[in-house]
Amino acid sequence: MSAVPSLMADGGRLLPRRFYARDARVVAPDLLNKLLVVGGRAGRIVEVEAYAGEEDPASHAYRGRTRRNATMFGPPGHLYVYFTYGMHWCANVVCSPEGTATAVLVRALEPLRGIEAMRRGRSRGQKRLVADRDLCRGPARLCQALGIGDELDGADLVRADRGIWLADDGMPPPDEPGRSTRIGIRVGADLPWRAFVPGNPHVSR
DNA sequence: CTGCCGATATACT
DNA sequence: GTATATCGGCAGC
Repeated sequence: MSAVPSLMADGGRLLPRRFYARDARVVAPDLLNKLLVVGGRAGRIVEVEAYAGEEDPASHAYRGRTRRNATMFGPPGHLYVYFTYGMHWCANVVCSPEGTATAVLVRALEPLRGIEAMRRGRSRGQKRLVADRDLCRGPARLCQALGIGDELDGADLVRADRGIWLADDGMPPPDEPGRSTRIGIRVGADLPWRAFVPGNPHVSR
């Protein structure tokens, strides 16, 4: 580690624990334009959704703790990785104090570093070469691109000791983030807890 | 671009 | 048995 622990090698400032220790609905828009770094690959977060734990019918935590969602009930600033539709991984940032279970789903990134590694991660079993715009456009696609799977569930994004962390490179969140209902859910579908960077072509839609 | 379909582990009825 | 915080392929436009 460097003499200034919060300053990462790429120049971004590591986000402190207190950033995460708030309700996911508040953290979500603050995550826009932050960097997600996994080893040599990095992207800028351009689309997120908040899941409000046990009070949110769309949250995996709505019916309490299970083996799959246990990480969400742990301390803030960790990564919750879940498996869905029998084949896809998705990544969330755990928010709010330990014992609560709010989290932010990362839905899309603008690829910044390690783009060819991302393309390799995304091209397995595909007929066509994946275009840059499709590398990280969608929660399961970005996990393929960054190599995020089960082994990173529970990783501490503040200690960054498993090669994954979030950083602030100085670009602030948008003054007025785009807002909408969340994508791909049926229950809780009326709640406007999706936020995105308006006009960014890497947003999923 | 849009809409439909199948794949398929986990959690729940 | 049914639903799901998804995606890729393909048909049609």
